[in-house]
Amino acid sequence: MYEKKIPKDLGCGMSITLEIIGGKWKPCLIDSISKGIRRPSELHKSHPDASKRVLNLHLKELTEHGVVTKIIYPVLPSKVEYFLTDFGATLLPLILHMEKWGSDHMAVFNEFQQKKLSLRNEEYSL
Amino acid sequence: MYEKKIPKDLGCGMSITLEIIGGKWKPCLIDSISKGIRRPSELHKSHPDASKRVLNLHLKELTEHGVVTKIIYPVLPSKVEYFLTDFGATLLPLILHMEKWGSDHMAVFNEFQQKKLSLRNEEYSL
DNA sequence: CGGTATCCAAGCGGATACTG
DNA sequence: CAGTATCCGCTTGGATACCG
Repeated sequence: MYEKKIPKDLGCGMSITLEIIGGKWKPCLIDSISKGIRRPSELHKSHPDASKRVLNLHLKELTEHGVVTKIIYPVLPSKVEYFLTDFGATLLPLILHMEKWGSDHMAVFNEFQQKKLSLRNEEYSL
Repeated sequence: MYEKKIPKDLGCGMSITLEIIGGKWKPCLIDSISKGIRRPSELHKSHPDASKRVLNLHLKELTEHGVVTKIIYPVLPSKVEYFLTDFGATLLPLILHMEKWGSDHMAVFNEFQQKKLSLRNEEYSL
């Protein structure tokens, strides 16, 4: 298991926020769980590009941070469900805000990137 | 110089957002520049824990992403100023939202972390 | 089905010294 | 003052195989 060797500076609010939703798949996981996708296998299907291992790592962190609750049913085959806590629910508006900003500005952003690309090509042709 | 070898999946809005403000110091830089701290040396003073190199890397990316504009005055000693673009300004509400969430929930979060810590200590003493 | 171990590649950032 | 080169370490996440 990994062990962090550099202490995080938890001074400002931003660092806390990023500590909690900073993982690559954490916002997606929170969003999915809030929409009723609770079981690990379902979550895995929803995000095929994320390996089981990473999803588990992120879910573990989310659990440790109090964002979600993990319920283990003692049955065979195994059954596990994740639920958003009240604390985790307070993240939803923020996540939606971030997603909305990205969607709203995706066009402008991609256009700008293309401009830069063509500019670079011009530079290369000098 | 670094060269990314894995293409980013820019499918959802979230990935765009994180692409732009995902750097360790980017939100701080955007915030500082919006508050009138424009020169590299000033920005460096404002964030002493970030090295010149990393600040430059992030500023370069922010420039390439169209978030800030870089103005180079052809004088000696060198003078450079960064300005927030209109596009970059649209990020401010989001950044404030993230900072506010972090500040608002810092207490709850730290309390929760301490509980986990003490629980772990109990486990260790078994 | 759910979780973990192991190995490994890439990302990301810090430290320092150096150039204009 | 502004920027870059080099080196190096920690972190993050992907691939696979395996256990309960």
